[in-house]
Amino acid sequence: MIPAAGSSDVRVRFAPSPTGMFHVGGGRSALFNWAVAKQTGGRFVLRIEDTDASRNQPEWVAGILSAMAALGIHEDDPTFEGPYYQSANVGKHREAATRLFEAGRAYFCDCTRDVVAARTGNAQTGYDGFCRDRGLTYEAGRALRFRTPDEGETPVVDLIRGNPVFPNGAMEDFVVARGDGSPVFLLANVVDDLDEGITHVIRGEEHLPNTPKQQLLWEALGAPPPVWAHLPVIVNEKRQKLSKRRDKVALEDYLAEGYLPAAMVNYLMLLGWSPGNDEEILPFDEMVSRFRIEDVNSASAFFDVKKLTAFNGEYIRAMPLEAFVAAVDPWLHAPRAPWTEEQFDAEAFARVAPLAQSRVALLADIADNVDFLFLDVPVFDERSWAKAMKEPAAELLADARTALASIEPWEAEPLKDVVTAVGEKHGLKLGKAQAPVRVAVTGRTVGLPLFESLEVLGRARTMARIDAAIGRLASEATQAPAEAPAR
RNA sequence: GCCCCCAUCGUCUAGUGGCCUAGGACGCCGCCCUCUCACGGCGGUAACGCGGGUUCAAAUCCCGCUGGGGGUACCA
Repeated sequence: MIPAAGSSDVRVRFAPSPTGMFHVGGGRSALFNWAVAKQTGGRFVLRIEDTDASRNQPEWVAGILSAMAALGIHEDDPTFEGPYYQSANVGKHREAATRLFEAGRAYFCDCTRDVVAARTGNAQTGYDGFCRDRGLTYEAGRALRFRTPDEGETPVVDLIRGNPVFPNGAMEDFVVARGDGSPVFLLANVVDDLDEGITHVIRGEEHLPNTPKQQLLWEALGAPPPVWAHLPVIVNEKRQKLSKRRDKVALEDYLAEGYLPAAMVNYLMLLGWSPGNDEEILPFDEMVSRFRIEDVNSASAFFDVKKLTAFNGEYIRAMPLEAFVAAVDPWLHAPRAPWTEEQFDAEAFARVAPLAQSRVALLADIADNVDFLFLDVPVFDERSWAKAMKEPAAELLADARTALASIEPWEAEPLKDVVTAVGEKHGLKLGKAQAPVRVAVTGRTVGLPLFESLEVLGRARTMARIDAAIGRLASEATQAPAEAPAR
């Protein structure tokens, strides 16, 4: 079991291999390990498993580090240790392989996959132990295989799965070092965990089948195995393990779209675990103190972007205004914003920001809410146009135009009164009457409160847009008779 | 094929033998608020996969079935 807070002998680790973007599943594993390390006063070790040179790219390491930092797992935190690089440890791995061989726990084998399949007549049975007693010594091309017990079973202590037992008979003599002498994951991983004094291995469920093999390795190497905890897999809508190939899994991508790290952390923590008390939105520190690895669910969990987005909205709304403005800033400029730097008006945005805050669930949503303020011509949503510019729209806009021309002061309240009055003249309530004006000015039927928007936009631009809409309506009327369907 | 894991609303989950006519959240649907849309408020929809046990009592324990999933490499 995991010792209570205060003891510092707990050492957990997160051991990603730099083969691509940082995966949300990896994020959750890292977070759970981090939570355990934090709450026990133990250590969180980061180990980069970079031994597969053909698939590893050094640039991915930087990505892992920055994504983890975004989640709050910082290298400079005293709980953090590393990163260590597995590749730097190959000497120890080879040494362990040699020890295994010398102790008679492993033997060399020159059988290729095809040879084994031909001999057993079945490609699915795995290795048959042919070289077990051939007494082969090392030679290039000969792999080193671990001699697994023929009988009995290997029980594993797993905090989440209740201790599964694996029959040894079903375990083949697996390879621990390749024909070129290089160690394989199963061995390297164990040697490093042992070397780094890892006490609890908290990792994805996909590693569960490796566990009996690794535990055998721990024992063969003369060390008591760690306590294991296998987290449920995170699945897609089809209930398959999230994969880089078919699913959107890169943490960086979510962050780039405007998911807040805090919301992501909160959501990820809830995948397989619950703080109880019918609570969900909690600061990370609070979750850490309540977290119990033993309480983690064992059923797979669906990565529900809708719920993530809802959480994100909650976090956005909970921000102080200044924080919101700062968070949204990258979406207000150059590569992300649809307007130019010259068109952007920080002061205008600041006036409207409080109105936008409750309307964005994703930071990237901000542009659609405020683009009318900066673009010379609003982005017209044609469905909105068709919907709002019916019946008395032309006359209503004309009347509004006249009234607006002389209104003083140019502020939300008087603006609202004017449109209300114009609407009444046409027998329309404000809800209906504001629609043509809204579409004429913002291009859309939905958006920020209209009159505040007009106030910020200013008289000149408002009038110009209403004129433009009147003009368009007029030309449409001549081209298409009023009887024609509006779409 | 073989090994292993899993199984409460559509989804994430609470629930550890009686407090469950199963709670919360997301989603969805209404209503209220309201210049639109959001926000907020209120209400609703919806689940213990099936079959056997054990027990006075089972969502909770056991067995089987069914259904999902993971693994099965000289990848990690």
